[in-house]
Parts: sequence; C-alpha cells; structure tokens
Amino acid sequence: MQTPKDLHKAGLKITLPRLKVLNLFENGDNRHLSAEEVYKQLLASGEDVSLATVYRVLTQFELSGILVRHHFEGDKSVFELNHGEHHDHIVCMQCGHIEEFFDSAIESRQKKIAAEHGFAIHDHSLYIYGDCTREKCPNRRSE
Amino acid sequence: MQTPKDLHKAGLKITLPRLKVLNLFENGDNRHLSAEEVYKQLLASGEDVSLATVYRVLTQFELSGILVRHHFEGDKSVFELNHGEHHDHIVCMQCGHIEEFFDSAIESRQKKIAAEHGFAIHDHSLYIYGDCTREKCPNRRSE
DNA sequence: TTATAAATGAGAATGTTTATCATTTACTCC
DNA sequence: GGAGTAAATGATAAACATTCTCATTTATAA
Repeated sequence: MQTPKDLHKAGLKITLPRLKVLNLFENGDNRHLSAEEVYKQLLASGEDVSLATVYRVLTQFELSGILVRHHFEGDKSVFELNHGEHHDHIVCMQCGHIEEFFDSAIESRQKKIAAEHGFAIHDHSLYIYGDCTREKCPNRRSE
Repeated sequence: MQTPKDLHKAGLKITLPRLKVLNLFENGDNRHLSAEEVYKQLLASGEDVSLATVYRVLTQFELSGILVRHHFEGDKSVFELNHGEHHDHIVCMQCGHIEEFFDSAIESRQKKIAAEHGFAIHDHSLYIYGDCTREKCPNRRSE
C-alpha cells in the first residue's frame, strides 16, 4: 500500500501527523477507530499530535476516499480504511466487537427498492446490532 | 390511539408537555422530528415548553416504546411514532424527504447473517440515501 | 534556498445533548 | 375533595464531540 502516493494523489502534503494517522489504521490492532481513539493511541505511543489535527486529517481522508466514515449507534463517528470493497457491519452491543459482511442479495434488493421509490441511490448504511458470543466478550450472556 | 393510557402504562404521569409532544407526532405534518424541531414547533404554536423537557420526554418515550429513535446521517437524533411495524428508511439528500419501506427478503437475510456470525440480533438500522425525483424536491436534478 | 501556500497546535467556539437543583405539578391516600 | 409525596418541569450550567480561528511552522515548487 503506497500511502505517500495516496496522499499526493489526494492533493495533500506528506506530513508527519498524516503519516502517523495512516499508520495507525494500517498497522494497528483495531480497524475501526473514532477520532478520540486515534488521538489517544497517538499520545500513548509518544506521538504528539493535536486533537484538532486528528479531526482535520480524518475528514480530509474521508473526502479523498482514503477512509470511510461510519455512524454506529451513539454520537461519534468511526473510521476505517477504504479498501475499495463495500461492506456492512454487525456490531456487538456488549463489547463493541465489529464484524464485516457483504450480501449481494441485500445489495440488489436495496437497488430495487430505491428504484421503486423513484430515488437515485447514492449510498446506504446497514448496521446490525446484537450480542456476539465470543469467549472473550466481557459481558457475555450465559447460553 | 389512547395516548394518556400509553403514558400511564409506561409509568409516566400525564402532563401537559408530554401531551403536547405526543400531539405533534400524532397530528403534525411531519412524522419524523428532531428534538430541536419539536421544540421549535411547540414554540411556534404558542406552547411554552423548555428544551430540556423536550429532550427528557423524547428519551422517556423512546424507552417506553412510544417513539423510535433514528440516527440519520448527521449528528442529531430523529424520532417517529412507534406504530408497531418495523420499517426502514430511504432519505433524500437534497430535500430531506423520507420514505419508509419494509422488505422481508432483506429482513430474513439479516437474520441469517447474524446467525452465521454467531450474533444474537437485537436490532438493526438500514438507511438508503439518494436523490428523490419528486416535483417539489427543491434541488431536483434535471433528468 | 527561498518564497508561498498549506498544515499544524492551542484554545475558543459551536451544536447537540445531559445534568443540576429549586420550584411546580400530578397522583395517592385519607 | 385536600394534603402529602414523589415525579416533572424550567432555567441554566455542564458535558461531549466536533469545528473554527489565527498565529506559527512546515512541505513543496521554482
């Protein structure tokens, strides 16, 4: 993944804050991060970036297609790398664990519905909320 | 629709602010309202309710199942009456016009996907964003 | 290497939503 | 029907995520 090239293509200068943020998404543990999480992780690893810059950079990356923004339930935006293939999300309400899925049946039904209602479809967002049943889910419900 | 009864069932006292808010949703022009819109419409019709009360009442109505909360794109919550039948929304990004739909094929695919990923599904949200092609859409694109 | 436009940092400002607390109101019991 | 009690309200402060402002710094092009 040629990140400096991506930045350049987007008309953005190659700066340290931008590289640090990109690095988090590319090499971090968590593929889905909020602005606050990005900021805290940078601070934790000794990087000194201002919160305002984090917000600016995330928004610019969204506009240039490097990141995708999601509005999960709650009030804050969550970002992930745009690896080109659209997918939807299923989110655990106990531990926040996120899994991704793509379902062509749902996708085609959506197109059909938009057409039936006379809408030119731009975009859609589908989030499924539930309880994951992973061993490590902290608030795991006994089964 | 027996609204005082609904309030009572929810353990809420029957107060003027609550009746006014309910009335807006039941008899107003717009089925989908944000807290700010509820507040402004009450002010406009001469009713004197505090913004804090509007937020409180909306949240209580959501908890007791009288209203459903939606997170359309953007930062504010939008509410609508819970008439018992789940549905999803298609939203015009030009004029904000909202249409509702229900698609059993999508619903059943979602259940299947949740099961495949080991999730106990609570809930989901599906929003389709596009341009409506209604005559009165102010930013209507020429076809 | 220097000029210039862009990017950054710090903090103020914004918009939405929640908390606080004194005052008012609806409901219960006699 | 009227007093007591817990709940509801209003006004305002606070919290929260996010954006803006502007002086200073930095990356890039010439």
